[in-house]
Amino acid sequence: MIDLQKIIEGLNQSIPQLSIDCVIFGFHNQELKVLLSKLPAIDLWAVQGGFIRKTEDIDQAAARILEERTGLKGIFLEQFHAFGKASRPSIAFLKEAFKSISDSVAIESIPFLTQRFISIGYYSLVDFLQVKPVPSVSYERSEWFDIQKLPTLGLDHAEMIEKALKTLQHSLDYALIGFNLMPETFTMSELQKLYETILGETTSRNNFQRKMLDMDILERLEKKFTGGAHKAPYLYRFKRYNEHKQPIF
Amino acid sequence: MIDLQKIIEGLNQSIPQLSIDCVIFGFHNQELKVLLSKLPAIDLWAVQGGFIRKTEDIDQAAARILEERTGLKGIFLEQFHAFGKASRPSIAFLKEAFKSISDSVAIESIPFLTQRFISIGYYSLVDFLQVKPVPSVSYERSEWFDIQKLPTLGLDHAEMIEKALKTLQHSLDYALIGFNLMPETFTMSELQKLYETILGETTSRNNFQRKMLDMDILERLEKKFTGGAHKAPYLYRFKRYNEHKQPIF
DNA sequence: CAAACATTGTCTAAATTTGAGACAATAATA
DNA sequence: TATTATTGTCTCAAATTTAGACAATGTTTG
Repeated sequence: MIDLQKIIEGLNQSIPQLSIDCVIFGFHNQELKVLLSKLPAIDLWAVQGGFIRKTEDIDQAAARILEERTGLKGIFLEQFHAFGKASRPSIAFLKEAFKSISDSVAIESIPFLTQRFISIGYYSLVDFLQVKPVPSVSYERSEWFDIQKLPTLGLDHAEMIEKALKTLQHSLDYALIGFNLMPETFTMSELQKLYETILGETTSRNNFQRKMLDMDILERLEKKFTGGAHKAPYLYRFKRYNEHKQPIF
Repeated sequence: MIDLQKIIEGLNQSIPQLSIDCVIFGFHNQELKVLLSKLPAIDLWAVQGGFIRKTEDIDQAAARILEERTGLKGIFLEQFHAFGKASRPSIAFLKEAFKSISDSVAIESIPFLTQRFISIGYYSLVDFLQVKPVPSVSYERSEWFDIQKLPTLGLDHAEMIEKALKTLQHSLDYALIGFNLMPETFTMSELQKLYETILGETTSRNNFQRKMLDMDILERLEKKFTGGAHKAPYLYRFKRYNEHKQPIF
C-alpha cells in the first residue's frame, strides 16, 4: 500500500534535485542479476532509488536505501558515477503513478519532482539468497532480473546498469567480487561461472583453478557429493582474516 | 575585481546545494602540478569549483568551468567521484570573503551558500604550457602547485586531490595520460619521468623504452641536441590518427 | 686531436607468468 | 565390473617481464 503522506514528508526532508540510485547485483543459477522495482500503474522498472536527507552523508543514504530494499547492511556498496544530463527525464512521471493510486493527491503538494534531477549511482554486491526484496514506498514490487533479459527501464537506468557493470568488470578484484556475490561455500566451477558471467568471456578450467589457488584467498573444505556420475568437487570458502574478509564498510 | 552581482546572478541560475570541482593536473619541471585558486582575504586555496546551471549537463558545466579557468577546451576531463559527507563544511566562508571585499554585501541576498553542499569531482589533464590561469570571479588568483607541496586547502579539497590522483594512477592508460600531459614533443626520459612521478615508482630505463615502443603509439622525430656531454636523445610525439588521438570529448 | 664522460638505443639471457594439452582419480550408473 | 562425466594436477611450450651488458655518440677535457 502506497503511503503518499510518507513520501511527501520524506521529500521535504531531502536535498532537492538530487537522488541516489543503487544498482544491486546478485548471482544465482549461473546468472548475474539486478534487483529492480516496478512503478505502480506504469509498465516501467527502475533500480533502487531514493533521496538524501539533509543531515545524511551520501554514503549513508545509499546504505539506508540498500537496507530498506534488501534487509541487508554492512555489505559492499560503492559509488560509481553521477548522472546529470540536462535532458535527463524528470521523475515527474511518479506523480502520474501516485495519482492513479490515490485520486486525492494534490499534485502541487509534492515538492520539486517536476524539476530536473541529478542522480548519484552506487552499486552493491549481495548474496542472492540472503536478500528479501522489499519495494520502496513508492513502488509496487521488486524482482530480480537476469542482466541479459532486463525489462523496459525508466529514466536512464539502462545506461546506469551498463555503467555499473563496466565498473564492476574494470575494477575486477577476484577476492572482493567472489566474497560478496558467492554464498558461504561453493565449488571451483561455480566460482568460475561467476567470473565468466561478469566478464563475458571464458577461461580454461585448469588455469582458472591454478590462478585462484595461487592467490591464496580460498580455504578448501570437505567434498561435495552432488549425485553426479563423476568425481566429487571440493567446496571452498573465502579465507577469513585476510584483508578482503573485513566488513567492507 | 570581484563582481558580487555577477556571482549572485550565477547562483540564482544554478542548481542549489550542488557544485562541481575540477582537479586540473599539469606536468612541468618533472613535477606533477595542480591548478589552485586562492580565496580573497582568507589564506585558503581550492581546486577550480563552480555551479551547475539549471539547463546544463553536469559534464558541460565541468567543461565550462575548465575553460573559464584555463582558456582551454576540448581536452581530457572526466568525472571521478561525488563528495557528500553531511559534515562537509559549507561554503558559507565565501560570504565572509565577499564581505571583506565589499562592505555593501547584503549577506541575505546570496542564495543557499550556508547550506550543506554536495560536490561532483572531475579531473582534467592539460598541457602545462598552454594554460593561462584565470581565477574565477570569486577568487583572488590562480597558481600551479607541485602535488608534493600543496598549500593549506579549504573544504575537503585535500581529500579530493588525493582521490583524483588515485583515480589517475589506477586508470593508467599510457597513451591517454602522456598525450594529454606532455607537450607536443619530448624525449623518452622526459616521458618516463612523467609516469614515474604519477605512479610514485621507478622503472628501468631500457624496459620502459621497449614497452613504450612496443605499444606503437609514438612517432620518432629528429634528435634533440641538448648540449649535454652525451649521446643526443630522439624526440618523440604521440601518433595522430590512432584511437587516442581523437578529440577526447 | 684523442681520451674521458654521461647518457642513449638496443640486444640477450634468465626468470616469471600464461596458455594449452594430457592424464590419472573418482563418484555414480549401467 | 566397465562406462561416463567431471575434477585435480602435472607438464611443456609460448609469451612476457626483469636484469644486465654493451656499443653508439655528442660534448668536454687534457
